Amino acid sequence: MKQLLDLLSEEMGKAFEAAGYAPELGRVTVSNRPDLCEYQCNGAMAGAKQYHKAPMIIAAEAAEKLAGNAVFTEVCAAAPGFLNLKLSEAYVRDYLNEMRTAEKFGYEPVGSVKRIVIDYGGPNVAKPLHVGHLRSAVIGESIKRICRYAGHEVIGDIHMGDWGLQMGLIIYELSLRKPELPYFDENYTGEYPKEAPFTIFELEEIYPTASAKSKEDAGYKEKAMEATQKLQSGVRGYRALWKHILDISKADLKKNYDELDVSFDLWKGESDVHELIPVMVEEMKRGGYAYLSDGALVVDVKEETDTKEVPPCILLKSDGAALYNTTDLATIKDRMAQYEPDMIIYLTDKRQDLYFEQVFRCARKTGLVKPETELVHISFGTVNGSDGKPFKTREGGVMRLETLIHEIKEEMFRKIMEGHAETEEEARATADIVGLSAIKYGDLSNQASKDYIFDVDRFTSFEGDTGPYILYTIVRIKSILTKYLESGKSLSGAKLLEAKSASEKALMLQLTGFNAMLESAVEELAPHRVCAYIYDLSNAFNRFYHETKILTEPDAETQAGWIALIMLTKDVLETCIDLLGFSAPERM
RNA sequence: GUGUUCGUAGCUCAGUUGGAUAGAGCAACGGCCUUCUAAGCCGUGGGUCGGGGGUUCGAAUCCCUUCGAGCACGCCA
Repeated sequence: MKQLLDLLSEEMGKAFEAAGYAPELGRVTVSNRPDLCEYQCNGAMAGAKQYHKAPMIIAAEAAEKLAGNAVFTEVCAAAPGFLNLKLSEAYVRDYLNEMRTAEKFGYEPVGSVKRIVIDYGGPNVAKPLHVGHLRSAVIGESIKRICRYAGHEVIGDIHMGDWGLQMGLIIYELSLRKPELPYFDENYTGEYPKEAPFTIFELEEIYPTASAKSKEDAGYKEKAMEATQKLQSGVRGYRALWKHILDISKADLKKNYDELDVSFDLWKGESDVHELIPVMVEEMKRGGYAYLSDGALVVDVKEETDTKEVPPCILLKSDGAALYNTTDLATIKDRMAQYEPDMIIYLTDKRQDLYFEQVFRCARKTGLVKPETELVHISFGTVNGSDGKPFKTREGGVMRLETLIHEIKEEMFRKIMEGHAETEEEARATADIVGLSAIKYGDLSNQASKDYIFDVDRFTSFEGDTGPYILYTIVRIKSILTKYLESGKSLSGAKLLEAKSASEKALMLQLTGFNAMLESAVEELAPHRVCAYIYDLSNAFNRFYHETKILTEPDAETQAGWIALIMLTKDVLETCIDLLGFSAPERM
């Protein structure tokens, strides 16, 4: 289905053309003066210079050509040359009736289907998730869903940190605590136990302890590095132990991500490309890209047009060890070989902007990707506390993600119990759903690239532009539909009618904007577009709801028309929140 | 120091890619529930879009300059 604005622009373009001007001048946009009109066209002012004519005259000429037009009920020229437009009720009704039966509400993907790998989540094995992991997971999940809705083939990869010094630290610490374990016995040739010799709770304690020790004690760090080296070179017992760490940690991560309704198609990590590194490095040397600089093997990624100093990409440290970017490059190589993606999207903190710039340049220069392969880094700002500084617990430590989610859900549960008579069990289930919407909407409604303040009080107060407000709107609609059905009436066959009131028309016009909104959300990979749209849509619905008593309407046809309208509103809202990664309860 | 992101109401944020009188939500104040969920709706007050120049019919938006904040700048991830 064509977008409403495009259809209107076409009509307007014809009018400009008939008046002797370029049809491109007929571009119609949503009005920024709703008190004056619904849509506007500023083409007359743009064309004034070109045609050496006063904009008011051009506008008046174009308006004249639209007299008696079936699309517009009002076209008037306003100083200094605006064209103010109102749409015919019948035209809007027809557009929406087509939209409600069209696939994806008439949204038509632009361009060809792409295969996209999206790299998000990025947890580290054996380390608990903290608030910093929230954004990558929440934004990544939404972008994944948006791209899928747009018809692309999307593969979500969690990309775990499971191969570096952190693993060596854990293994070395374990060897001190439990030296009797067979994993540390070099002469052991039997089968290793199936059960891990530790729990997730122990792991989460071991890592920070080991990390702290390594910072104070150089000897300790050396031993840990040695353990890392042994693991990477394939020492049997170390590999077996590493596998235990990975399994235990993955199970725990899965539980956490499930709670956030975030899921991955691939659970790959740095370790998966470990063996590709030597080959890749060799190729880069052979291709003449990699050379030694201060003992390290580097690839230059400077470009003529740079206004800044772009340091080279370091492939191997002077001691020969690989780095984070080596792994990332190898991962690109692996993804190209396995999935041949047209696009790879990364979601990380914006502090890594320069880093990804280097990696992307290096990948292009060395031919790891095709020239047309798109490499996109979506960098997001930090999650701050009410003081505007990075989010911390009251004690000043790092806030665990689990704790944060739990706090929000508890607060939501308390409020639900306070407000309505529901069983505790029902309230719990509702609190989980509403709490999740509060967290996700709170994050996604901000532009990803900016820092934002995670204000627990504000998010749990669920007033205004929040997830719970959106859910509340959906629940209201569901309630009417349920009662309508209970009265023995049927939902099928209902069609929208012409708007009878201003609030009804406003709601209808808001609905027509779905496909245009989605197109920009896809193009910009911007979930906040979806949030802004459904907030406006919810406002439009709530105004309509307030002044229209649907269930007591005596005229059955009018009533059925409204039912069709609110069903469409509900379907659009539910589709949008699904794109954001949450859902609505039946009641709240 | 270089680069980069940003600076919009007391607070938190939008601003449809250069359009008319810069918008929401909190917070403050005032209305609206025997009638589909008041987690709602309606209204009032609140602004030198950090400052200063420029580009043009027209700038929060583009350019320059200046002030302020965050972040990054070769062997961490």
